[in-house]
Amino acid sequence: MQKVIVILGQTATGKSALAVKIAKKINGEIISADSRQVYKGLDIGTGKISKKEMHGVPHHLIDVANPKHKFSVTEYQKLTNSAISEIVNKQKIPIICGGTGFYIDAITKGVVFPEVPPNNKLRKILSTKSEAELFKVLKKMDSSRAKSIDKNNKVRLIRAIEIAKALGKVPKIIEVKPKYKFIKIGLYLPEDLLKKKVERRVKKMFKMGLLNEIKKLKKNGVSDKRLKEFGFEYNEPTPKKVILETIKYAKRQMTWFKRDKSIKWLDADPKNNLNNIIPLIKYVS
RNA sequence: GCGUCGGUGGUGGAGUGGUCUAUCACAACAGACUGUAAAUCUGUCGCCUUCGGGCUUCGUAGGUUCGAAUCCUACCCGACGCA
Repeated sequence: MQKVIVILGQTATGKSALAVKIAKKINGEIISADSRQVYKGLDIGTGKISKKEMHGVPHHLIDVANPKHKFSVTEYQKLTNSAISEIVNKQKIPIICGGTGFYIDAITKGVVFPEVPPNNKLRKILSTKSEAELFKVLKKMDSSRAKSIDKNNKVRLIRAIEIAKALGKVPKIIEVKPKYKFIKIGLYLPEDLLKKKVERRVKKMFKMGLLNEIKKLKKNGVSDKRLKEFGFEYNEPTPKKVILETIKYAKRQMTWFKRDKSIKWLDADPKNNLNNIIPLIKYVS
């Protein structure tokens, strides 16, 4: 089976640089798995890799969306799946690299999401209702989904109603057998080191002109509401605030990754990880 | 030195006689995840526990009271005012 390498891990563990090194060694191309790097103009705050750092290795799923509009997992899924086949057709190896667990799972677990596009009008109406009211509505439309849903989670309640309205009910989760063999490698850094790296990275962001980047986004019509959605880096940031929030985020990332027992965790120290990974990739074949 | 106000759990900050281990928020820890995922949501959060409960907390020490974080006295600490 065709192999696809997946490099994942918490933020600031050096995934991008490692992915480039691997790509050069095994003739690969990189697909980003980052829910914010898909947007044009969010460069500094998302820690997007620069042209120079790519060292000529093609990168996919970066700058594919307009920050004014929402991007979704399904779009990510479609674009990534076609990127994978495109790379494979070139006799090259796809390397998925990123920290958005939900996006990675959408690819590697073959989850099929219901074909119901977001209905902003409906969402707006529903968002004025309380969780309890929404739950009642959902229960009437689809009692089985009502049983499994978190009845305090407004976002999910709204989405479930949106799907139920379009399809009659929320379909069961379907997981299609993946077409590829995914080799998942997690980069791990002990907490104290991670904190130091985050600090360094955030300070660098500010030096590189994070504040200017935000100004530019605003000038280009990206709303304040949207900026908030992009996270703390884009919402009136101060270095202290961004550092704290980033560490919190990194912990949440780990909560997600911990569930996946197929991840092979490696020391994130760049000195020794490449030598460990190449044989690992070969061995799994 | 005198006077005023204040000292509450990791932090901020409620509570001014019983229902107080003490609202709430934040942090911390654990977890969920059906097209927003750096999103959204849940649980725990003094100590011990055979999970029934037991024990100790609200600056410190006494006192009043059946009962005190809450009232009184002294002391310690902080802010401000007057000397």
